[in-house]
Amino acid sequence: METNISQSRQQQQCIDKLLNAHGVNLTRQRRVIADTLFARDQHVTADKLFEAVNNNGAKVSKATVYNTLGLFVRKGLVREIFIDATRTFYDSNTSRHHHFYNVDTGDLIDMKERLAPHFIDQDLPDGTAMDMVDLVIRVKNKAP
Amino acid sequence: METNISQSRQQQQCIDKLLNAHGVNLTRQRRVIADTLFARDQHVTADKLFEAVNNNGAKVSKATVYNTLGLFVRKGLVREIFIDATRTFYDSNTSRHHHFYNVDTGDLIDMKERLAPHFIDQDLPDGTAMDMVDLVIRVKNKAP
DNA sequence: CTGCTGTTTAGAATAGTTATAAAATTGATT
DNA sequence: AATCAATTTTATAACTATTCTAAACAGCAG
Repeated sequence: METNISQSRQQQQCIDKLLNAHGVNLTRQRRVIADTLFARDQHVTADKLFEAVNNNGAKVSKATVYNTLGLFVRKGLVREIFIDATRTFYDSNTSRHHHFYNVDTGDLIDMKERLAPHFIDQDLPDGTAMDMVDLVIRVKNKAP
Repeated sequence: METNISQSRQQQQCIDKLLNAHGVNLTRQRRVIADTLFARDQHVTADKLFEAVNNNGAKVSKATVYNTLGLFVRKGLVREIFIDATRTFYDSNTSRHHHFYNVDTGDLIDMKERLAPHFIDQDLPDGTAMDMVDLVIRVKNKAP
């Protein structure tokens, strides 16, 4: 999981705008984390992100990685994916889409959104509103 | 009117058949756990099940509850649901259906199956086969 | 009864995450 | 620049759900 050592000035401004637009105060650590996270669409665990961030000599504590991921989730910058009980994935792509999860390999792959919203809306429990659709298709390797 | 402290002979035979049919050897502990679990369709955590089982004076260790739930999952008797990172739910209803999860209350509610299988099949990653569809609709309470 | 296999158990260990409290940083105000 | 309050970061401790371990147990075949 490599990331580019230094961000271009353009990219940095873009990240700053993104954080500001979501009401996140700027700090050195949040910038580095956002840089790494939004360099591309990815599914990453807190631990992997911690490694990736610090592989650039950035020096951000693990607690901050957790705090920041929590903050980003609350602000709608990333999305949590619960695949199993042992770790939480964070998806840097918050557009409407779903996932294939290969139970044999652990691969997590994006899937185009195809659910018609009204297919679900009419069935919502009384007094509730849709928060988020969470669809994971678990797949396994075909026997060769 | 009365809640069943002890299973009827009929119900017990039914449980035994179920376990046998799924290749699970019978033991006192597995019977008690299955009795509790399959008394009705429910979504339960390992801890709650441990409590429920022992509230009948049954005396089953927590390790056995975990072991047995793991076994039942492998044998297809119950289904794991991953709602958040802090606990795993076990669904005693393995028929095709999905869930509404109320993020405000923690309620987990069944939802009729409505996904057309071929809507997903055609998109499966190369070399993989469907294992299971895992759809959770997260809902929140409407503001009053 | 003896040995074999599978099961249960208490308790220790693990791992991911959250809480705590002190230190550092930031921004605003003078 | 100096000060102050508010926010953020950090190391570390604490917590919790789950898994592991190794010993005890149960049941059956010979």
